Amino acid sequence: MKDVARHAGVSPGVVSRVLNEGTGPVAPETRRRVLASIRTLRYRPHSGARELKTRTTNTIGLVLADVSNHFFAELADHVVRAARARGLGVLLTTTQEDAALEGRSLDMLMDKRVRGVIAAPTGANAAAWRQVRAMGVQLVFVDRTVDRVPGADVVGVDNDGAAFAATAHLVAHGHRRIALISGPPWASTGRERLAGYGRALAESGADRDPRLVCEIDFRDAAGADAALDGLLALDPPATGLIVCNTALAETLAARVRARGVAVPGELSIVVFHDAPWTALMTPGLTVVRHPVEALAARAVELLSGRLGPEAPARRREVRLSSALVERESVAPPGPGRTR
Amino acid sequence: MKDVARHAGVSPGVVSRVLNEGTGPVAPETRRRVLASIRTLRYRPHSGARELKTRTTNTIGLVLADVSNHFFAELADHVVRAARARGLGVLLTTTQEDAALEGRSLDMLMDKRVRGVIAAPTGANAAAWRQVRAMGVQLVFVDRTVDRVPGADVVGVDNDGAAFAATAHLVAHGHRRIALISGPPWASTGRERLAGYGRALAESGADRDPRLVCEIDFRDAAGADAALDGLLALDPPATGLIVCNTALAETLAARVRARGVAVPGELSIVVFHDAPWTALMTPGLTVVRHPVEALAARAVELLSGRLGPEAPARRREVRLSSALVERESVAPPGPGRTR
DNA sequence: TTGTAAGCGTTATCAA
DNA sequence: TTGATAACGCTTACAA
Repeated sequence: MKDVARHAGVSPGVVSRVLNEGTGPVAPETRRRVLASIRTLRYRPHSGARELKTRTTNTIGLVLADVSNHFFAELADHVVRAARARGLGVLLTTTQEDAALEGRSLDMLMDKRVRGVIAAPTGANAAAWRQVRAMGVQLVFVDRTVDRVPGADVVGVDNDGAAFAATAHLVAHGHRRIALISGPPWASTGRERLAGYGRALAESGADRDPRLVCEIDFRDAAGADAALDGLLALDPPATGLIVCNTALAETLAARVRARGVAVPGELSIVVFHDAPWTALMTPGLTVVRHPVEALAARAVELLSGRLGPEAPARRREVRLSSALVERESVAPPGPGRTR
Repeated sequence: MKDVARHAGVSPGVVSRVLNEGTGPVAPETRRRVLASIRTLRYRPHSGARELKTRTTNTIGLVLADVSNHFFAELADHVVRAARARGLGVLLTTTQEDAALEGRSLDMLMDKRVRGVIAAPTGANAAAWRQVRAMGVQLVFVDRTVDRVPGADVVGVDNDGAAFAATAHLVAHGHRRIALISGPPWASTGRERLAGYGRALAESGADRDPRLVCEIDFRDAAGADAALDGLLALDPPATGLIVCNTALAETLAARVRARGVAVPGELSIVVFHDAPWTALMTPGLTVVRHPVEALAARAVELLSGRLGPEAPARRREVRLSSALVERESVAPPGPGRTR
């Protein structure tokens, strides 16, 4: 910046003023000269220094479990785009669903003084999240939520409603033994979906057999296999299955295929999250489609709303609704497997 | 930091020294006191200020086309993990295969003074990349490459070899009319794969019909549809298809399915990149499996090697090899479609 | 072993 | 309309 000033024959202060328009007066002719010098010297302002001085950043943190999961990948993609549209950079972190790793990610983000963070939290770190808030960093949870974090906005889907709809859909096709493979109980989404499922069961009078619901850790592929085996071995077996655990959906689909389970003849399936592969399978999988782009857009919007001068005082919670997309994996229960 | 110093009854310099071990002497007892104060005041160093002073960062940029593409998503996931293991933060940017957007991403990364960047470049921005190098920012291209950027390392796969193997595989099953749907010519991967394909054709004496190769933009779904239609309408039609354009592979698979093309009866298929869905289709798709995790690991490793004091002088290029994973989508050509 | 002070590249205040 | 100058929060000689 000093070089530019010298080259243009002005003081650094003036350069700063042409860089940040409206921050002070500068003669048109001077501005032109400065701009020219900037160009010829290929000067680029040092945002770190600027941030030190202004005590603020234009970077946000994005904390996700695992970007190779299509749901999070798509979310990340849209968050990055929406952020860029607002001039915000995105520092990406992954937690692998591990609370300790999540904590270290947060430390890094705090050290870098990000302006805010968008996160799909593991759920096991309420204190750390409160600490984030206490440091004055804005926070919006996306998809998942964690209780007791004052001032954190939430944008998620209507999990209860979606699970209700999926269950009701199966009921409408005549299923009575509907299984649910969900995430672990410390994920808010799992709890909410379980609730919607239970509600639908109660209203319809379908079987409420605790053995029909499996709460599986997001990364526990072996657990998913075992759960599926268990469900099929039940007497009477499950004829419908709702897969809420998006991280394990592919594993489960592969397992169903490998076991030679007829879909939907023997088992009707509804999967949460409309990943591209669900339509490619034979039969195409009926899914609950989440509005991923809207989720990302709202999250960035809420966050960036808190970054400005008049930040909303209250905590906001937005719930977007998901849609059931019918394909070919749901049909009335068949006579069951013969063997 | 001043608060901590006061609280511990020392000067700021001492606090700094306990923070950065080995940077200067500090009595054990003093260190203990300082550490205690840090803890009780919940002090976290301001990495921006540190970076301003030390004129260096522990952040790298990651520039990808599109994180919702599984290949890039997986790459991003592993890059983030590998970087974190080395204490590096990752600023994620997407280009949507748009050179202008890529340029603006680079500007942002330069302004933030990232230490280095890992990128799968669009290929249309050689000057911008040279500029990055000129600013002293370390650069490693991953997957794709761009020519004439001095000092940029490259870690990619052996595209030529992989395409050769895929083509030879089809030839070995008796195919003579093997089509290739590739990315646009300005992507290095497309050019290399095309070369391997051509080589295999030449060696085997299979048809070298220019109408059999389609270069499609990564985001041009309509173009992919049209290309597929064209290939099938040829006389004689293509009986084998290699999909190199990973971004369009899902679209193509959906289209093949929708058209009711029998696989492998009517058309044998090999797809580049072993995305999870390829195994879930019926029939399972034969794929070229790229070593994505190794790609990411090597990229971070090369980059971080350049960050230290003894940076290698020469440009390094590492080529990892891909493996052909046989599933059920390749068989000898059938009698062709009857209609 | 510790403290002091200069300076990293900006912005902001205040005089000229 | 412009120029000095003092921070911002840290590191690092160098002096004590």
